[in-house]
Amino acid sequence: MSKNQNLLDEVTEIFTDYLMNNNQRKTPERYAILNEIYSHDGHFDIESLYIKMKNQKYRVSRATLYNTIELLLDCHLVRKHQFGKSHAQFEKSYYNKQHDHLICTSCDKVIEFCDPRIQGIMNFIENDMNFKISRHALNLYGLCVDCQTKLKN
Amino acid sequence: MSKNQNLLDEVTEIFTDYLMNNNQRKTPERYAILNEIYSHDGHFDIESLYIKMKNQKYRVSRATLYNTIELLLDCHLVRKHQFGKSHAQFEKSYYNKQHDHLICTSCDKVIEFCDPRIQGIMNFIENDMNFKISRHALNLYGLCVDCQTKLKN
DNA sequence: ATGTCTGCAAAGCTTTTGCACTGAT
DNA sequence: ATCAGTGCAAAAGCTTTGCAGACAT
Repeated sequence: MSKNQNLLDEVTEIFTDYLMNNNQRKTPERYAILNEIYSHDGHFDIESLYIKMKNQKYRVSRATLYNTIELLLDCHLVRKHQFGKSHAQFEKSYYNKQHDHLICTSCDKVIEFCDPRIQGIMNFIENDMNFKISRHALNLYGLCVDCQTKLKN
Repeated sequence: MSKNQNLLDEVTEIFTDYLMNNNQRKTPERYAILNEIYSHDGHFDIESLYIKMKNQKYRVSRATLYNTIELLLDCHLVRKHQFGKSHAQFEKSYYNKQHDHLICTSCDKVIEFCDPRIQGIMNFIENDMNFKISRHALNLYGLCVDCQTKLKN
C-alpha cells in the first residue's frame, strides 16, 4: 500500500515536471488518468480504461484519454504496443524495466520476459548499421503452456 | 525476368495446392492479387494494393483483398506486420528468409536485417519457459542514417 | 481575462459484414 | 445447377477532430 503510494507520488511528480516543462496545464482529468493507470497491473487498451473510469466517479471522454495517453507516452510513463490486433495496448512503464512479450495466439494472454542478448543485437545494429535506436519490441507469438495442454485433449 | 517468372510459377503452384487442399475456389481475382504482390518488392498495405490494382485493368474490391490476404497468410506466402501505425503492412515471404525490421520514426522507412542471435533467445524461451513459438517480430524503432544527418542541420 | 483543455458528438480510416449476383466446380 | 466467392455499399471498430463551454493560469 505505502509502496504503491510512493510509486504514485513519484510518477505524479514526474508527470507534473513534464507538464510544466512543456507548458501543459495540470488538469484533474490528467492526474485521474495517470492515477488509474498506475493503480493496476498488466496491459490495457483505451476502451477498457474508459469503461473502468466511467464505472467509477470519473467523468472522462475518450478524446481526453487519447490526448492524455499521448502525453504519458511522451514522458515515458506509459508504453504502447501493437500485438497484431487492430487496437493498441498500453502499460505503465515507470520502474518497470524494459521487457519483451510472449503473445499466446490462442488465448491472447501476454507474458513478459527479459533477455539480455537483445542488447547485443541492438549494439550491433547501432554500430554497424548506423541506426540510432530509441526503442524496441520483440514479440514472440505462439502457444502458452495452458493452451498447449488444452489443445492436446 | 525469367527468374521472376520462375518465382511466380512456384508461388502460383503453392497457392493452387493450398486452395485445392482447403476446398477453396481458384478464382482469377485470387491469382491476380498473388501476381500483383509478387511483382513488387517491399512492404505494402491493403489500400495501396487496392489503388495499384484499380489503376490497372483489374476489377477488385477491398473485401476480396482482405479475404485473399487472409488465405495468403495462411499458406505463408505473405507476412503481416504491425509497425505501430494503425494499419497493417504486408510483404511477400516466399524465398525471403525470415528477417526483422528497423523502422525509422522520422521518415517511416522500413529496413530489413537478420541476426542469428534471435534464434538463441527463441530456443531459450521454448525450452525454459515452455512456450511454443510459431513466429516472431523484432522491431527496432529509431532514426535511419538519412534522418540523423537531416536532423543535424 | 485569456486561451487551453474538456466532454460530447460527429467525422475519419481501416477492416468487416450483408446482400444480390457471378462464375468455378 | 449449386453455392462459394465477388463487388458494392453499408456497418463496425478504433482513433481523431470540431465546437462550445469549463477551468487552469
